[in-house]
Amino acid sequence: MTNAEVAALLSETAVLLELAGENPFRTRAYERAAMAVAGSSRPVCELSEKELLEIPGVGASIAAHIREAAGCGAFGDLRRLRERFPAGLLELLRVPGLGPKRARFLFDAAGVKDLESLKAACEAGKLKGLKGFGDKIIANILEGLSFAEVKPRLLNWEARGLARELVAALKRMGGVGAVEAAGSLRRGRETVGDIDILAASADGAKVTEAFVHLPQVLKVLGVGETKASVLLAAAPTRGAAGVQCDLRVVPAASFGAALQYFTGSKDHNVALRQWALKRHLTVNEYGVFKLGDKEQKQPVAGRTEAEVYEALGLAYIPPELRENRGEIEAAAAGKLPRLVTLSDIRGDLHNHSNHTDGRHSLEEMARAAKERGWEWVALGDHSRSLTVARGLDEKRLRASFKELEGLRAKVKGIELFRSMEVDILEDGRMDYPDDVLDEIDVVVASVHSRFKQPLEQMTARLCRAAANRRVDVMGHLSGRLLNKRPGYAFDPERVLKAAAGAGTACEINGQPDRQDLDDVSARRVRELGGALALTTDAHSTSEFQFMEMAVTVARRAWLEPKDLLNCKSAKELREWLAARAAKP
DNA sequence: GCCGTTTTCGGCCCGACTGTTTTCAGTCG
Repeated sequence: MTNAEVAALLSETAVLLELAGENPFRTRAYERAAMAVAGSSRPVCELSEKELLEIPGVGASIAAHIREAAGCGAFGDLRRLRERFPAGLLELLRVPGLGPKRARFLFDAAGVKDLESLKAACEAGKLKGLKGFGDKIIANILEGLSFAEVKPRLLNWEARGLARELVAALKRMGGVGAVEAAGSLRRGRETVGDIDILAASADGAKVTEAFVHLPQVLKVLGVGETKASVLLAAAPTRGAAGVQCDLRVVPAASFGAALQYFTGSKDHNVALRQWALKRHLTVNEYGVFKLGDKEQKQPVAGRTEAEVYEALGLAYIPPELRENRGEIEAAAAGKLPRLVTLSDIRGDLHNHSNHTDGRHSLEEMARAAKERGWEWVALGDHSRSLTVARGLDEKRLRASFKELEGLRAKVKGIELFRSMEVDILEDGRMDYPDDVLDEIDVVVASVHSRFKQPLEQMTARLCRAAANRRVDVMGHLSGRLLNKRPGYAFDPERVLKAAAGAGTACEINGQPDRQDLDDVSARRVRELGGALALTTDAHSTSEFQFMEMAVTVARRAWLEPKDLLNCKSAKELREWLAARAAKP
């Protein structure tokens, strides 16, 4: 089992304990342990009991649970909890405004056992008159239902992890050549419905047969000579259990054409085939053929994707751009962007240390950033209003400045900046006075309160922050959490314009469930001539890897190194910050 | 359930907001 899967079991336990009305601190202990496991850089299933106990937040019982789960995929305490409640009850918690207490109450008092019965109970007016359920709460639940009913899709990051394992397993098999994940995962879509994998082999039957016997497979839906469909056992996202995975096996000679075909998107492929027809060519999953070649035994191209695009007179189009948003025309005109890659990244601007809600010290974060090969890093924390995260008041903030000053002498070979994620208060003012903001190298401004403000108010609030010259980066602008809650109501166009006008950068937050800005808004920032910043929002050293997720979103947004603060040298970044500070 | 110790128990980030109440419970971050 992967750490993500073990973490999922622990958080499921936490949720069930809440439903059971258990001691909230016990619940929290499981949540904390889940976070610790998810953030651990070592595979917990392979650790001894002694090593497990070294993980902060893991004690004797949870260590035993992990050992048990490593063997059989679950542990006794969890199984017993699962038996106490219908599986659908967990879905209820995805309704914004419905927590464990109300869910449990509805289960006991109204027989609500899943989303469907909740909806029925709402519509039949059964909730009316129940203690604590007034008109407004019922209206909120009905509104939240439509959000919760959408079947959660696998986050790109989770799908990536699952696909990586399967691709590696396939590559280890004999007689298998190239193997690649295709589909929306390869295009970098923020969530994916299923996982498509393509393998090159002369013996399809042997490969599909071996594939359906991999340990990751929960259920076989079908298996033939060229294709196998299975449900996977892993379910990192609650509710997304049994994600489907399709394997297709093709001869090496048509691997490129098949990869192109199965990567999509559908719209891109339709446009590509139309483009081909105008040039008396036809494209399918077996190759590119001349229109007159009815037999289709002599492909013009097909072994590699690059060959396929070349045969059509196009520059190679990276998968992230294949959404029929102008990429074919750009490829024809030689005007595709030089998309940013992970190796262009020189540093991160938004993350958290154990001064607030991060797991590691400023020094550990600095060293981890250095190990990543970054030239600089802006180390951050939360501002004072975010009391849940023990946000820094001015005194603690100044102490952290001092600590960072010491680290500059201690950690050589990487330039350190101090960043802070500063709350945008409800009227658009910042959570620190101006003179304090002036002392912070990089100010990332974010909304963490009053999500339900009306659109006008929220837009004005965000515009005011974006126009503030002391704000350097607008953090996770939409506030959405994928599979958990929609963003708040605001007019993105006005806010993005305000930011671009003031030279304030907009963040692409790489947390797998944020990816905020999304690709469409990020591309809009570029069109408006604004700057962008990729960030990890890391809450532990290992989460610096979320830069990879941010890069994927950036690529989908057509971004080039010159659009990104992350691709500046330390000197250039310092100059950029100084120019902002010097503004009147 | 974890952790630290003032070391085998007692504390565990908690304030804001909402909608329900009439003094508070639940949810959220």
